Amino acid sequence: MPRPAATEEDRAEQRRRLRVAAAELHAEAGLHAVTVRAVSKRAGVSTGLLYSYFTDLSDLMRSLWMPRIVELGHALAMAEQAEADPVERIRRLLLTYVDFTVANVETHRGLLLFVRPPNSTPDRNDDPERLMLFASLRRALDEGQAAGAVRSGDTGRLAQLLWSGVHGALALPIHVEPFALTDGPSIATEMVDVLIRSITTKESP
Amino acid sequence: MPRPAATEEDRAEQRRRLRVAAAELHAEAGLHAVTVRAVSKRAGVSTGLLYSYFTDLSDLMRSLWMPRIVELGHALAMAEQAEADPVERIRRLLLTYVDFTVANVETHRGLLLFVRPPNSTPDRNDDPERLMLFASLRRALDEGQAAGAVRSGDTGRLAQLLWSGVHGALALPIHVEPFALTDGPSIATEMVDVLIRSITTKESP
DNA sequence: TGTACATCAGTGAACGCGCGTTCACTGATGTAC
DNA sequence: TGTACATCAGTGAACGCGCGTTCACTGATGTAC
Repeated sequence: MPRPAATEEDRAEQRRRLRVAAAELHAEAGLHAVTVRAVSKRAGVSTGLLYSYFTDLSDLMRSLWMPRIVELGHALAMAEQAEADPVERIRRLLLTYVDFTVANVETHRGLLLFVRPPNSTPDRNDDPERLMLFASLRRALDEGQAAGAVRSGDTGRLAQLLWSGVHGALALPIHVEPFALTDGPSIATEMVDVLIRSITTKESP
Repeated sequence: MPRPAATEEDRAEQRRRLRVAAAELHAEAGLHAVTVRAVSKRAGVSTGLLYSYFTDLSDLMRSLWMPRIVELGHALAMAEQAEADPVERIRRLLLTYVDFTVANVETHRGLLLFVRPPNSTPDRNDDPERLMLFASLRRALDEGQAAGAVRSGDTGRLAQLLWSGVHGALALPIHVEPFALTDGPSIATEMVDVLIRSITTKESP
């Protein structure tokens, strides 16, 4: 006798509409523009409705970020598995990170906070091994050192050197936005070459 | 017959108290903790008083940042003037930037926005030459290329490569804060060496 | 020495704003009869 | 075929909060007399 509940498809479609609205606002005007009122207005629904599809606004934002993070995790894992040569693997890992940032520029700031495996609870003094890129780089560096292809030095430091250099190349133009610098990915690609050259041992041909 | 106005010293002392309160809050709990209520409470005055010493909260924060920026400007200018060798000058400029960041970690995020000469109005497509470090680096790179000590390539790109690498080394540990990475300045110092080696031509002894 | 009072540093309640979130309500829907 | 009604997606006014900012007021101060 009752009106039947909405189908799973209907609910999914509403969720999608809200997420699209939030993503557009974020891309167009930044994170601070993503408010409950703005999202619901753009999605063409009332403010209250958001709360029957997401537990709160953070939940909505997480639903946008998490799949990307998982994606990055997969891409890194794939690079790690596919490339046998440790130095080439380092290059692929770093370029994967660059590509990931290119595909998510607008969200990069938010995403950065999640460059760790899903479900991890961040604590002070958390182990850097839980940072996906860091951990993958370090494994490749260890292997590279064992094979004599990577110069000596603490691999944790080396991993951080690589990551932070590429990170800076990508982030700086965003941070000093109004200034017309060269685009981040272009500098980042050069940075990858420079840094890899600096951590490898010179092999004579 | 009237009560005389407060002396200039009295006014300066009150300004100082408010600025100290704001700086402490910023250092202890971040920029979002610096509210008019919090600042005035810590300074032991009422909220309204802040407005007879500063035009508004931004004015107070600017009064904290501006001197540091001017200081950095001087330090960079001094390095630029003191060191004749272009490559060594690049090293000194970058290490000056590292020292500056070390001395202003807690404010680094806020400061970054001001790494331009005072009184500049930021516009879209603003000339990167107005970014102090960038401009100094570029001049040194131009000179280094003319002397054959710096490898060929667009000096704007090279300047950005240098700056962004060092910036990333300093910023990454701050951005992924809860994770116990190596401290930024330590990696940054190594980054300076690595990057300078990458942009100089090999001179045989 | 005592008192009236003009001055002005300082006060803090109040305002308007935008935020996230809640919840009593609405009205379209599809079934049961 | 027509109607009563239980259901539930969706609404939007309202709440509480913290923010920056304002402004009518207070009361200590030092002078003038």
